[in-house]
Amino acid sequence: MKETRHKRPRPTLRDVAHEAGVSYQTVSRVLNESPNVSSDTRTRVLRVMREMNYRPNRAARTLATQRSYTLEAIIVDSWNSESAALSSMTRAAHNFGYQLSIVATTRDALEHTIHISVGRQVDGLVLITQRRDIEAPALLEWSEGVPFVQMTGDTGLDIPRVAFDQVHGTRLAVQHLLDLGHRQIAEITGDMRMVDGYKRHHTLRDLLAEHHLVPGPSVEGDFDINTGYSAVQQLLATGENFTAVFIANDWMAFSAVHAFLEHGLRVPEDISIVGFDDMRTSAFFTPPLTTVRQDLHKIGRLTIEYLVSLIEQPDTPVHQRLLAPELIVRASTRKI
Amino acid sequence: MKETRHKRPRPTLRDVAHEAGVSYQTVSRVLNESPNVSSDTRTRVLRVMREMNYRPNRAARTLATQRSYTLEAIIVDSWNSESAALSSMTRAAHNFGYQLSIVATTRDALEHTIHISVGRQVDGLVLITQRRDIEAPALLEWSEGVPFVQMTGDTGLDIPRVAFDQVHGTRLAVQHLLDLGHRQIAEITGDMRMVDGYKRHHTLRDLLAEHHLVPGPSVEGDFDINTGYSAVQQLLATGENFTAVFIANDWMAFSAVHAFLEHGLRVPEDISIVGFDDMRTSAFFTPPLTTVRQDLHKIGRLTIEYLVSLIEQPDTPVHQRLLAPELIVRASTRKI
DNA sequence: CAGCGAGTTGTGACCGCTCACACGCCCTAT
DNA sequence: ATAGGGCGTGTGAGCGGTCACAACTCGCTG
Repeated sequence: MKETRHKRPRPTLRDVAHEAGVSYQTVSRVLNESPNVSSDTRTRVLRVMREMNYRPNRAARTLATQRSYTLEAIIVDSWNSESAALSSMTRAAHNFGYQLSIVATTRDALEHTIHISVGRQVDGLVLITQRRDIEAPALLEWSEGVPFVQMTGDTGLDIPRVAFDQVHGTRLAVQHLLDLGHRQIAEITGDMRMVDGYKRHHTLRDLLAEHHLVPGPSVEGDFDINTGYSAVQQLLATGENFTAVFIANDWMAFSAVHAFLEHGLRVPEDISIVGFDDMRTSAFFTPPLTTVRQDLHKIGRLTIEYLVSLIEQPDTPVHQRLLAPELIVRASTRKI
Repeated sequence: MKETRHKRPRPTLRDVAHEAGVSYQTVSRVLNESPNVSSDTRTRVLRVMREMNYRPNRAARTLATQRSYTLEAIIVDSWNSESAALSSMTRAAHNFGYQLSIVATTRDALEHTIHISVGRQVDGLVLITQRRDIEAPALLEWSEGVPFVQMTGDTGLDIPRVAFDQVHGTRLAVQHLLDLGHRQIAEITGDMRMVDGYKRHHTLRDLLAEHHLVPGPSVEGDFDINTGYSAVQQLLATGENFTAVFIANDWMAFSAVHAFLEHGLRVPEDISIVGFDDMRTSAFFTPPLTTVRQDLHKIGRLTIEYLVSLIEQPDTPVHQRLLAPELIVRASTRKI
């Protein structure tokens, strides 16, 4: 457990005080920009700090103040699309005077990871996961009073959350197909253990039922880029007819198009396809993909804003905010 | 600067000691798995810990030991492709008993970010950036003796680094074009302020010179997915002939293919294209892209292994490790 | 000229943990 | 009988900051 340390000791606040000929408290005051320091001593202390290359020890400060000014984003199981939100989150946290640090973990290690974050005295947590098997009560227990916001996902209970409205997004996509005249709509689902996969699937079914349409063939996928390919094989193997496919994300749509081509079916001439997520490559795919866009920068910013207000104004009400996705019509769908 | 805290106080090691009827040191021993505790007291203490929901305060431990068992990966300016490496890095860090935390920053804020990490007593730093304007001496100064490894990039000096061999990768790609009989090779470069953009460009030039070939038209790009499109317009506008294009990354290749199609040029029938990076979508593009693959999982693992050995065996020699990329031949290139 | 308040500085205690060391105990070797 | 050596446990000090409070120097007022 023990290793030899090798770094030469860094100057402490007391070293600076000694060098500048003031008390350590005065240095601390300068550090915290207290107004009650004469500008003479302030400049002197600042100069000494610079000369000695002084860096405040955050661990000591955290220990004394019980505040770390750190927010932690915990990503469970996947680096998927969400990573685009991280840069906005970092920026937003900065604006409020916090550092955002990101850790990745797995479902199994989640409790442990949260414990460590809590033990590290982070001021707030962002939980990024779509898994349906993560329950609100467990999160509340594990976080032990540290404010947190769940980004994406849906555990169905009253914890702070900011997410995209999957029902709305799916309805946009499917309604688009209906508007184009499609009545036989097949489906490649996402991972049903994920909230997004689950909701997109059930919303599709609901909407078809509302229109008294029989669902076309459906294959359960897992959001992975390779899956679309095999899923299409399975769809075709059913022998059922369909003129359009609702595919739960763009990644699977990419490989699905490929599979169709190999079977001599062209998109959108023979089959219309609508995807989900609007990856950056979707616009340049052949054909450019009709899909549903979710504004990741916005969700990142809002999540941090909400978290910070939970931290700094503890009476902030718990709510769940849903952001509306947007339909992007390109060339993978056509009227029949 | 001050806010009201609201959380009820967490139990400390002394609370546990009191409750279990032992001294705080004994609890500390249990915590650190010291062998010199009778199994009686150990189990009793462990039980009390669980009952009281005790979590060790990492800030206090860090302060006392000057060790945080945290590694910090700093990502400068981009979440590009590297994010695939982060999951392997997290796993590798775990295996060595460290937590990996990731922070994003910009070139301008880099010094500040490193200072904060150092002040947080992280045990090691990973710097992820390709920018050429980040100099080794500055990094050495900013990190103040905290071990660090640069992943990717190349500042040309003796700091610990693990990176992909851009020269080798580029030669594979260009040699492939030459082998197919191409002699008029155009180019869309990456961002020349980045090491990868710079090296890929110059390696292409060098190799063509070795074969006494005149470089085809060249347009400077920036690695962004939108750029390939306009770059192709510019290439065609030169009026020069070319049968193949070396494109500095797959993202630009995607949109480049599009632009060619709009001009009635088919890939690979009229134009061969070789990209770089092997994005996950590249295999399912139309046409599937010939490209150069870099093993991100491997680089992540090696980086952490190297960093940990720098931390735990300070006599570990400084070296620069280059990983060989691999040519992936698909359908965007053909013999002429 | 005593008294007061504002501005500036210093002192002690404490945050929660670990380290070095001392202590008591029982068992064994001389 | 005594010294020595584990083992298990407790005590004091310290890591590098912050907080609460005391104290000193002014200038101003009544």
